[in-house]
Amino acid sequence: MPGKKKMTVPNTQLKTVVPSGQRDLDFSEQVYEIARQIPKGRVTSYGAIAKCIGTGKSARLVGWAMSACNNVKPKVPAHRVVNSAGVLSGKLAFKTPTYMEEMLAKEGVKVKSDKVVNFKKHFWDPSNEMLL
DNA sequence: GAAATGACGTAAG
DNA sequence: ACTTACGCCATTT
Repeated sequence: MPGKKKMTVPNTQLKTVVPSGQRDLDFSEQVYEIARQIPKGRVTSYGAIAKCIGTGKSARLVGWAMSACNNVKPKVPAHRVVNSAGVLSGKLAFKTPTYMEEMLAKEGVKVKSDKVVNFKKHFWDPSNEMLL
């Protein structure tokens, strides 16, 4: 069968990502799906999402997908995703370097030195608390 | 196609 | 808690 070309998602040249399943968003699609389930005032890690999907070791790819979630609709609460250490590793990717931190604080998550305070308390495990 | 890069994770010192 | 090192994997150069 012709044309089974695997179009990758983070096409920064495109203004509108996710038209209607035009490319196989198999990976990113699931990442965004889970990210949207993160309750307000809670956070999760890239690795947890990767594990929930099944890729497991591809935590980096989750971060890669998040870098492209900017153009995705519905909006993805990417500010609720941090690394396993509770550090806001992606804060520089937002509109302003303080956006992520302010947004979290707004939801009741305190941040100190780019790290989530009481990270374990706010941690939300998708594979554990989410029922599909 | 090899080497470098990155919103990561775990192990070890 | 912090730093260094290594493994993972798609993208970019």
